[in-house]
Amino acid sequence: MSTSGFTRRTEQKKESIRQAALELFREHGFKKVSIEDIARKAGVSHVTIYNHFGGKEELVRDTIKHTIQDVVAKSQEIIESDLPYLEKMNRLIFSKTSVARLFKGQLIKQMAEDLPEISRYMEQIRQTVTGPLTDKLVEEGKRLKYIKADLAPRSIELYLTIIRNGIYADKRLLESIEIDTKLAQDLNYLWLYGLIEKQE
Amino acid sequence: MSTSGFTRRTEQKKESIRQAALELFREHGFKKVSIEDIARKAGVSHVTIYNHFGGKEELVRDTIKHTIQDVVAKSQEIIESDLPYLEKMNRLIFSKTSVARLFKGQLIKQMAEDLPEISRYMEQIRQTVTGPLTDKLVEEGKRLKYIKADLAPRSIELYLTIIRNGIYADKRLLESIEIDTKLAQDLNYLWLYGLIEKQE
Amino acid sequence: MSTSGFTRRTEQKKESIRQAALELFREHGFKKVSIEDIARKAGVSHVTIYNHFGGKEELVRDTIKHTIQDVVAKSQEIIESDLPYLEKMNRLIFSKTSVARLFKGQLIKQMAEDLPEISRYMEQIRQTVTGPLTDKLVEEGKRLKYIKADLAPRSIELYLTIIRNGIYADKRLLESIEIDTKLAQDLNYLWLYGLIEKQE
Amino acid sequence: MSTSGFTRRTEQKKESIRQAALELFREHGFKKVSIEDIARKAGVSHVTIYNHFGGKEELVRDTIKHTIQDVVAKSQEIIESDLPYLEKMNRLIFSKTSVARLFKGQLIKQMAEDLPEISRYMEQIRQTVTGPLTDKLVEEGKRLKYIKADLAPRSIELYLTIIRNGIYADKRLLESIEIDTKLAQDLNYLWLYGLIEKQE
DNA sequence: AATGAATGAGGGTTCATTCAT
DNA sequence: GATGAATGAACCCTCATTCAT
Repeated sequence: MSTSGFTRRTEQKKESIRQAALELFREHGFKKVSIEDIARKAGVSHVTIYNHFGGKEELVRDTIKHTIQDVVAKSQEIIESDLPYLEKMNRLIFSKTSVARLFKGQLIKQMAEDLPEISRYMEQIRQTVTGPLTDKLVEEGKRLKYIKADLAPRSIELYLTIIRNGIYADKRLLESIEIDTKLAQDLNYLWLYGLIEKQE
Repeated sequence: MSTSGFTRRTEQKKESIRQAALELFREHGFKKVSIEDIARKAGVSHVTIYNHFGGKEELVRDTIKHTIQDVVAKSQEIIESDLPYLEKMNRLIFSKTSVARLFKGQLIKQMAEDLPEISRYMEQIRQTVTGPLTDKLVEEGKRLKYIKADLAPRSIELYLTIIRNGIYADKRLLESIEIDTKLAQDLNYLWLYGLIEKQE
Repeated sequence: MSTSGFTRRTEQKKESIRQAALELFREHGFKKVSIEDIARKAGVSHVTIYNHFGGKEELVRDTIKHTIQDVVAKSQEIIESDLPYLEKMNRLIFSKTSVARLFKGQLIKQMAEDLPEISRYMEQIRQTVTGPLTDKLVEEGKRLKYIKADLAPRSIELYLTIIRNGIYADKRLLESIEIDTKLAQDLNYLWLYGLIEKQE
Repeated sequence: MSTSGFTRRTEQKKESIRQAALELFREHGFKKVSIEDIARKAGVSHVTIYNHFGGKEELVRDTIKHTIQDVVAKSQEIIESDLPYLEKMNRLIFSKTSVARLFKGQLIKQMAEDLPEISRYMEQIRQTVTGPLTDKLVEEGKRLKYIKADLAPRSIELYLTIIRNGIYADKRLLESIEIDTKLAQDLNYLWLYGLIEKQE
């Protein structure tokens, strides 16, 4: 069997390294986190990291990919759920179970800026998974008359991304929202219904 | 005279160092830009940078402060102008002359994460300048019935910041907007009028 | 076993670094000796020194502490030996096996001037080891009527220190003494019996 | 006239630079004092120091030579005075007006270790001035039966130097002596009459 | 498989010194 | 004669990575 006690322990170690790396990357960005830091936090020798991941760049790639997969999975779960439409919207952005938490304070986009492989990977995910997913969400919205018919799905996707990134960019924003109910209501109103009142 | 040929050339050199630093910081973030890089780009010895700015941290501080001042000045100019209200909104976020360009692809907030002095400085600017400025903008909007009366100014300020940061976070977003008119229209609609149609 | 081939070679290398450092420090003082110099002399990369000692200051501290311990151990050995009293005195200062050689030409006191930890360490050693040791020596001397009863032990301790430092301060003094027998006799006389003849 | 107002001011400036340099060298040793430090303390541009002294090494040489001349002059004054013999001895080493203060805590010998010119200069001074001076002092002492006839003048000279250096080596020693009368008496006794009582 | 030892490359900083005004 | 600007050399230190056990 491939899941012998041996392999399992190995996989546990790999996972604990990933965890440690992820936490440190979130907190400090990855230029400032050294392999030694990660090793210390994970309780292994830094050489072990090399043995398992090959090098820092590979570790970063691995960590980011795992995180992207988590985010995508959560989004998919929400979108394909039976929740009311507006609740879906809510959970996608501002709710406590939002995906926003996964990389709070550190934008993947910026972290992966000089890892072309990650850019390609993200683009590929966009085309095969999140793009269609958004399309589906938009279609549902239009069908239910929640969304204006002439807005392009791609525009909406970008709008979601902008909002999401804008939130990620500030470490304490989510905390403020949790504490301040009025703020949460306002922001939820604003991104859904806009800043400007339509004049009739 | 205080603007002797001496002083002038000095100030020019300082400015060219700042320029070089700014461009490189924008492009790569500042952890990855070395003093040597900046010196090479500015055409001076790296020691000259130390003589003028004192050290990397001080250079970063100086660069950020200058940039913040530029952004604030441009915002103020727009808000206090005689432009129609909706045009002001437009220019604050998406227009070509928008302040968004100043740090495209790099968020000051993240860049300055471990420079507490900058955090303090930004907070101070917020309290003394941009806060009141936003209040004024919001009041004007409410008076003209553009903005719902029960939205808190602080919420709107945050909403603007989220949108702005969300745009900054993606290097190529602004370029896409310039090329793709439909996208620009859609995004402008979305942030002003929201994603969801009000049902009557 | 804790003394595996691994540990042993490591300890050897550490020791060889210490040796190299010590020699260079003695010769040039430590402000002028660079880590690179030491690394070259010890035949290792300078990074190895950082790995083992942490930094220049720590290396200096380590070197000084080791040296102090050697000096103290040798002094203790002499004082607690069965040698005739005057021979002890002799060995403490001028003999070939004297401790004076350990830092010839460089005074620890001055070397450690800006290492407060070392100052504290020396004071602590003085209180717990060399102070009591001197007291013992002085008591023995007074009992044997070699030393005037009303001289304070602390004064004698300082006198010894002054003489010792005065000798350390000159690189070639000890060599002169070895070559010139008359000089050695005279100096030994002078520090023990003084410059001035008592008039009766 | 060579002492025009011009030259005088120049000479004043030179002197104030020398003063600043001397104080800083005494306090920190000269490896750690930068030309910029001296310039700041003297209130001039550091380039002025280059104009006047040529470079750091020359400044150091100049400073040391001046100091040596002061020390020698004071010694000479004491030795050739009409003071009682024992008082001369006292002033040469421990008195408040002692020359010891001039470089307290920093030994010229060590400071000048790699300035061969200074070594040569000191040796020359020794041969032409301080050597004969000591000879004279010793002769007087022998004539007055204060000093044992068979001690070589050279030995005594070295003994004086050792004591002197031993005192210089400790920054706070002189202060201790000033405060603690008993200590001062003891040390004065010790260097003059020795540690060991002659047994009859 | 896991680890301590060792290293090359590169970054930030200081300093004595020269240049141009 | 005096000064601010500019620089080359040298130093301390860190880090990703490889080697030997």
